[in-house]
Amino acid sequence: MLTSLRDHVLKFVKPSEKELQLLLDAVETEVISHKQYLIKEGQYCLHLYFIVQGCFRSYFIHTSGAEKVINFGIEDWWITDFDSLVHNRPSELHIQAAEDSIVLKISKQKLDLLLQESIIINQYFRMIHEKVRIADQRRIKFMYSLSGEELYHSFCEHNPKFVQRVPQYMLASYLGFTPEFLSKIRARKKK
Amino acid sequence: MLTSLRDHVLKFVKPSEKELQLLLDAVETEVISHKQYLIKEGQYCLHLYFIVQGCFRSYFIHTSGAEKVINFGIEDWWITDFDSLVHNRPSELHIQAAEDSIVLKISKQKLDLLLQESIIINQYFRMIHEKVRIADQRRIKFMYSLSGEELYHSFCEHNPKFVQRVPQYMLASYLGFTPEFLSKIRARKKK
DNA sequence: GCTAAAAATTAATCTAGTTCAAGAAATACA
DNA sequence: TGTATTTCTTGAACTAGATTAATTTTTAGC
Repeated sequence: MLTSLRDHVLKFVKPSEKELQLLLDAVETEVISHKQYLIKEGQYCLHLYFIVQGCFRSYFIHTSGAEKVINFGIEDWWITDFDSLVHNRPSELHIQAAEDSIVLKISKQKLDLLLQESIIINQYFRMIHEKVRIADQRRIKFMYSLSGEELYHSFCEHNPKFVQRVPQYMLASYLGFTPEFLSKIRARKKK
Repeated sequence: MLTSLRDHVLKFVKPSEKELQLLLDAVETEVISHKQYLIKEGQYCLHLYFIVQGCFRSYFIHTSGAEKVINFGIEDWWITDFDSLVHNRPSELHIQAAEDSIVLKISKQKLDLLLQESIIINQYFRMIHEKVRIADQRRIKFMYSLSGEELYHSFCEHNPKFVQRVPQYMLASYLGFTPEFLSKIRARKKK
């Protein structure tokens, strides 16, 4: 279980064995079955989660009642509601398993202690944030550049394996349109 | 000039005088007049910029020829193209002054050295990244929740001073629609 | 293997926002 | 103070994608 986190850290920084162990000791394994929640709207988010196995989506409920998916997470991603975690406020998101999953979780308290002590762990999380910001910027660029149809094809091309793992209606929501429209796109393609 | 960066750092972390000075010594002041560029598409971005005074927009050129604004930056924001900076690849963005401006710039080289040495500076930038990620998440939530008209009114409400500082067509692009449509929204409101 | 629930499809109608084109206002700067 | 450039507005025709509702297909659990 822990080796996947160990390996991930080592892709970014070179901690001493001792320093690495500090992080691994701070973390707890949790099994989350399909459709269970890491966080629900209104709860105070108190943990940061590392996905060892499985898939999650974060979404919120629109005033219309529709679920709007704002992100997916799979193996080797950290996931949480930072707004809730950092500012100690009730979450506006649901984070739900889209498959049977396994996560490593670290509490805000323990993480804050590590971040006060360890330069390496700061570097690691700083680099993770950089990476996500770069990915988010690309995503925004795509959303501004492409039509719905183009977005879908581009997404399938860049994430061929992932597309199989979640239902179409979640993907449609993530890409910013309705499942009906996604059906239409797929129908067009076949001809 | 430097006091605005000093003050900003102190809002997040408590460095020693010496540590703070390391950052302030690494930084150079630059005056950028209206419509000048910090970065142009195709260039390798080599600096991180802290805005002391003024306003910038980052945008790219769509295949249609249209300029798509993906972000604004004002006083006390760090701005750069992280994708280019971190991965040493040509930038896909332009970052242009929308007003006569003053920035503090730090080279990637110097920054990397500081980040190897100083836990406090790592913490500072890690916290900046967290803050931006939270803001970006809110932005995505808004974009998924609101109609164009609602987006505009919400933006004006939350950033009343800023709205005055940039031309309408930039704001329209940032919000994801055309200047013509923004005109229509404004016309509706008057009645 | 059967049944209920979840997910995907289809088609008709509707609308928010685009496009194009032309003119009016505002701003910069000589 | 006048002229050129930039920005903003208006209107008519158009389209990508939404909505609604009914039907089919797939999946999961017993």
